[in-house]
Amino acid sequence: MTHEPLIEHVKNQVAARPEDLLLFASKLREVAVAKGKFLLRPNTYVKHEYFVVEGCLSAYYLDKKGNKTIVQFAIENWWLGDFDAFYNGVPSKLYIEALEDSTLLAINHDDLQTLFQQAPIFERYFRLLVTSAFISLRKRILSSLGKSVKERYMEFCESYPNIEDRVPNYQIANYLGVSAEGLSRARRKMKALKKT
Amino acid sequence: MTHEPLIEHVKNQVAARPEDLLLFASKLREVAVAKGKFLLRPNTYVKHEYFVVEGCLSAYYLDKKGNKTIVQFAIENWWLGDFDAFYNGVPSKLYIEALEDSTLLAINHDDLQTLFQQAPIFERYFRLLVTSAFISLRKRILSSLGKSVKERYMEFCESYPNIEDRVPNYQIANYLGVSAEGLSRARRKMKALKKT
DNA sequence: CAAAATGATTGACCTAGATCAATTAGGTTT
DNA sequence: AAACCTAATTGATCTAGGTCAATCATTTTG
Repeated sequence: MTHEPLIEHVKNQVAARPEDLLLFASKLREVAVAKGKFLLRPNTYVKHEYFVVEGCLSAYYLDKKGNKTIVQFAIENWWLGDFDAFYNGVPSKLYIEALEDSTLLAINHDDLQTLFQQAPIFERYFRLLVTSAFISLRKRILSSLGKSVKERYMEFCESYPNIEDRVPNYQIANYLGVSAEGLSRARRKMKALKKT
Repeated sequence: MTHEPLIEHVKNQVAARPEDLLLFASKLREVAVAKGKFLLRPNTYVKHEYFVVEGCLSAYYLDKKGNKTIVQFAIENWWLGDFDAFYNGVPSKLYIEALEDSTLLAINHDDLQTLFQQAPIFERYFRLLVTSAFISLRKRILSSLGKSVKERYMEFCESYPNIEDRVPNYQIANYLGVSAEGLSRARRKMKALKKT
């Protein structure tokens, strides 16, 4: 059953009773997105948050000038979605695109609210989830300010060893806020150092 | 009573019953920090999170080379603290320094866990809190990557109109990841434009 | 296998913003 | 008002990394 990895994930975070887990599972819906297809586009009202069972996706913004900025990659066992749109009921500004054929589990906004009433332990689960996402983002802010491309790339590889070789370099460059050429040069310098 | 603004803040976010609020209030402790003094220093175990009743503070990291990076300013009605250290029980790496004489309310880690048991509505309150903090951080990431100093400064002034004139420019520059000189030049260009 | 995409690397050049070093402008203190 | 501090501004360089254009490398497709 596709729900397994998510149920495991919940169990690792909080002490949920079997009936809570069953209730949760009953509200999940499976979604498949083929490589290159979109899970989410701007100017839609976002009714779901998603958990990645299998695959790899990226979330990004496009500004008026067409500049793309990737804000997140997601692979197995990551949640993704447009939190802002989902929780604040504003239209989405985000693109979410599958970089590989992907399988996700979706939970509907209203179902989630009901779940919070019926099984408050999930209030805790999502609080913990967002807290650790917040902590990671703070680390990312720290490295995006002031650090060199080389340092940022090294930190990225440490933090996301699994993503590094599933996503093309120019996408990682975008995520780091560097040009593809810039990242390429940084990597060359790193290799040169290692050989010494 | 100093608790008022925080109780108001809670009421604005969640439907807490009067007894929940009393319980919460009973766990708060008032803390005063004079201008220039520290609320938190690195290598301490963090037992509290703080709500600003009055004043202004900054939170920053110092790396090995002594480079300072301000990750947050906080004024009235903001929470601050070292989430990472508080929730994960690791030693703090953060400095929190008062930029003005400040009054805060502190909640102890264990008391908070008890509160979550006794009044799960606070699980929700803190979930909502962290979620909106996460959303703001994501916006900040977006502007720290790729945007020019001028744009970043304008966004900062829009987002934090109240902080802009309580904090010296060189601190804002640091927060934005620019040198004080760089910010000064950006501001000059902005003024030049306005006059046209 | 040839042809066509797609991604990565390199070179030549160019700008935004850093750094260093004065200078100026407001506030405080005496 | 003189003397002091702290913050902000300005000028003169310097450099990391951007941009543009071309060349390789490696997959994918017919």
